[in-house]
Amino acid sequence: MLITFERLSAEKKNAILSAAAGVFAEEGYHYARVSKICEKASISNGALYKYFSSKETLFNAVIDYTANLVNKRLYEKNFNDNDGSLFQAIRKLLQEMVVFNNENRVFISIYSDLGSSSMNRFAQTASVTFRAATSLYTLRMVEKAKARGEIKESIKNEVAACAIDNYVTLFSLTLVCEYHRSRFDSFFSAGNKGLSDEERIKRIISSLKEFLCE
Amino acid sequence: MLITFERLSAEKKNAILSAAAGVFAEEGYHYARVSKICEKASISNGALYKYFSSKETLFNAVIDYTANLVNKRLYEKNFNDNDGSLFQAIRKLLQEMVVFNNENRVFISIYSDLGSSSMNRFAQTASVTFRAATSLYTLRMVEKAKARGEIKESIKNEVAACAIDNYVTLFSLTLVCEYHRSRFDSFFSAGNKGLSDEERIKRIISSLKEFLCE
Amino acid sequence: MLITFERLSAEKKNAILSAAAGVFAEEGYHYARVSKICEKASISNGALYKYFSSKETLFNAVIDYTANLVNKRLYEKNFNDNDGSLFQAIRKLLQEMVVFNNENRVFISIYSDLGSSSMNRFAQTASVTFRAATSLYTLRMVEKAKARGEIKESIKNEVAACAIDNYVTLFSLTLVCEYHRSRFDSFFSAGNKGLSDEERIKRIISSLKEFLCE
Amino acid sequence: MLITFERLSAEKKNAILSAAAGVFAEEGYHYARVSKICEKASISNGALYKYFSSKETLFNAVIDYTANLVNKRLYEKNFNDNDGSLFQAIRKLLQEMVVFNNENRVFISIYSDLGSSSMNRFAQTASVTFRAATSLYTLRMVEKAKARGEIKESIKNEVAACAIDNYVTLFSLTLVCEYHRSRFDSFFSAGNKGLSDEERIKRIISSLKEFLCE
DNA sequence: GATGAATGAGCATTCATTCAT
DNA sequence: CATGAATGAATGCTCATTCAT
Repeated sequence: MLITFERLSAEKKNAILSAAAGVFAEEGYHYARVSKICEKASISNGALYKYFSSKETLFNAVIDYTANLVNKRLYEKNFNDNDGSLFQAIRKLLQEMVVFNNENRVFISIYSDLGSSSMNRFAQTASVTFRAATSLYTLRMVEKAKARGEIKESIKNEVAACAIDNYVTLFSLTLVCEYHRSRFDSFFSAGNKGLSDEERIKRIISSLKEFLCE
Repeated sequence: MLITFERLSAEKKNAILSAAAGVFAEEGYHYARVSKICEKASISNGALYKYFSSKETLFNAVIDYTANLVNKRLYEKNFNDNDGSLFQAIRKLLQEMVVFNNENRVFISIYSDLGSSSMNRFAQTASVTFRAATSLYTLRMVEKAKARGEIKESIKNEVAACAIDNYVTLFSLTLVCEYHRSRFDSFFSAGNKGLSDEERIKRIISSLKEFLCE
Repeated sequence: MLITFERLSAEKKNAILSAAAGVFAEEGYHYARVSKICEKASISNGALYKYFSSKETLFNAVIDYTANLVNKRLYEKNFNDNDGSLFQAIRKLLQEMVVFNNENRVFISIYSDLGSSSMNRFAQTASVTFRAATSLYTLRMVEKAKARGEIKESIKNEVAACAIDNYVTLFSLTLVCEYHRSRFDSFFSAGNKGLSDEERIKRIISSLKEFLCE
Repeated sequence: MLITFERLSAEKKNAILSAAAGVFAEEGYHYARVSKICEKASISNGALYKYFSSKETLFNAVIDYTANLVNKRLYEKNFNDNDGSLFQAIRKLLQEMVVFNNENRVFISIYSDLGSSSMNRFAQTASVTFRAATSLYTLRMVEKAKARGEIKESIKNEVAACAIDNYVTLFSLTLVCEYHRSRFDSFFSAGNKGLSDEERIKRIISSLKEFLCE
């Protein structure tokens, strides 16, 4: 990200990253057209290349932007408001994720795209920013839960946190990716009809309770 | 898949699908060049288009091919040989996955690519063929394990099977995708250095034991 | 045309040329696919290239074939049957052309394609075979008509014959080519709606009468 | 035709359309290569596709361009200058056509290509622009001629105009298309040697006089 | 002679990036 | 700094023709 971009007004920076995120999410990285992004952001192609040296650089910035929004919306807010039990907090997180995704498919789409080997070149950025809040937040939640006796003493915190993150991660993928939806549902849904988001959440919460509580 | 392709010798069919799988895995679907595939398969571009009507059709065939190989190698073989405990079987599955992936990065790469929203158009094929053996196999393993008293009576079979499949799925992603490697490791690895495959397997087995056994 | 083609049974030769004529007419020379022709003729691609050295050579043979059919159907038959007046004969010719074209759009389509500069390479064949009967036939009709006093003594036979051929030629083009239809109709049709075939024939006959009779 | 093309300088627009017309005329629509057009116009392939969305769209623009030039050169100019007799005007028109065609084979070649059934998809554009001036002009000439008593009172104006347009149309085809040259000449030329342009004009004028005058 | 699978040159179109204004 | 027209390399796919069987 060049200095010139940082100098822009917050409003304009936001407009550009939001436009880019929208196009990347809707079309996927490869099909996203730089000129469509410029159009949506009401800037010229030339300007974009003043701010970002390439499509790839821009995508990295979009990952940061997305991660910050996701972290803020799903983790920080949730963490601070949380005074209920661990499982209430997880349920709230997953439900908020559904609402967030319905408001704007962008963020979780972009997130899901990162989980394929052809996007390894973006992994660095993604890991740093997406994981920054998440792992820490989950660990803290687990610590608090253990202190309150909500989960088994015998389970190591990182094992519990990893389990939670696994289920949260796979749930987020079901929101945007048919394959993962179908994979998850294959265990629970008799016949071919898939589960609803709420039904998936129910299964996840009750599984985690089973694993983590006495 | 056209009739003309089926008529080819097994050797040639294999050469073509294997070449295609290799290029798709190495470059990702979008960057993979049809002519590179032809070159690697030692056939002309025209010939390829006699067999498959488009790049997309070819990719679907590659998914089938990959899924069959993966299922055979990782599930069927493993299932039939298995007379040890559930956790021994899972450990063997994960270790075999590592070996398989080291032999040929192709298959799991392709698998990982399917888990992004931009590949939703291939989800149908992928779900049908990749999931065919997997879910069933995992459920059977769980049933046997429960019958032998290896896992808690109180856990529903599908809950246990789903948990195992979640960990297996995420482990396979760590093999090819930096983001998932980094995500998993963030819980267990102090400092920045990642875990080895064997260390991840160890964590997974011990987590699952914790969750599924008394 | 190679000797091998001549050796085939009349039935097979006909099947091949008829299939080729059909495809050429339907798609135009450039869009016509050699393999589609082979398919329709129930012969292999290789066989076709035993009979004809190239698509171009085949097209020349189709021109011959078409011209013979057209000449037989429209001119020879018409000429021999004709015992009415010149204008009755022309009317019959044009009406027969409509019927013929409705039965099989092939022949007049092919004929129309020859009248563009990009088909000059086929002009030789076309001229020889299409014109063989036509000019002569028209001249003979005019001679007979003059002998019977149907047309002005003062008009030279070739001038009359050329006039008739001009109108017949342009009429045939209106049957298959929008541009010529629109050109002709622009003189006679108030408003935008075009004339019917029968209306065009009426205009042509009455024009020719005006020009050729006292 | 996109707005971007209209914005170009008249000189550049002309260069592009003229290059395209040249290549289309020389090779025919199907054989004409877009990149050859770009090369001749000294623009990049990309630029061409900014101006015209496809080869087909470009060809439509070329038809317009050609029609305008032809109409201006052959009809408008001729009509305004004309103070002689109808037949002098027609002779001048045909002679000017020869000169024009010698200067640049492009225009009449393109015109002739439109008269085949495989170009029906361009008929709309062609009819509108090519016929715009022509029919009207010919009718006006006929009206003036009748007012001056040059042609028979008994002949309807549209019959006369159509006759003239038929001869003019077929003459233009003889300029670029071997088949039509050969067809026309078959009536007048003993032996195989064809007529010259001037000889054809002579025959046309004298035929029309015969038909239209007392 | 017949087959039809294989060939591979060829082409319309796209789009990330540049640069003259 | 901003513009947006221009660039041109790159690629999926077609189809007339060949040739091993």
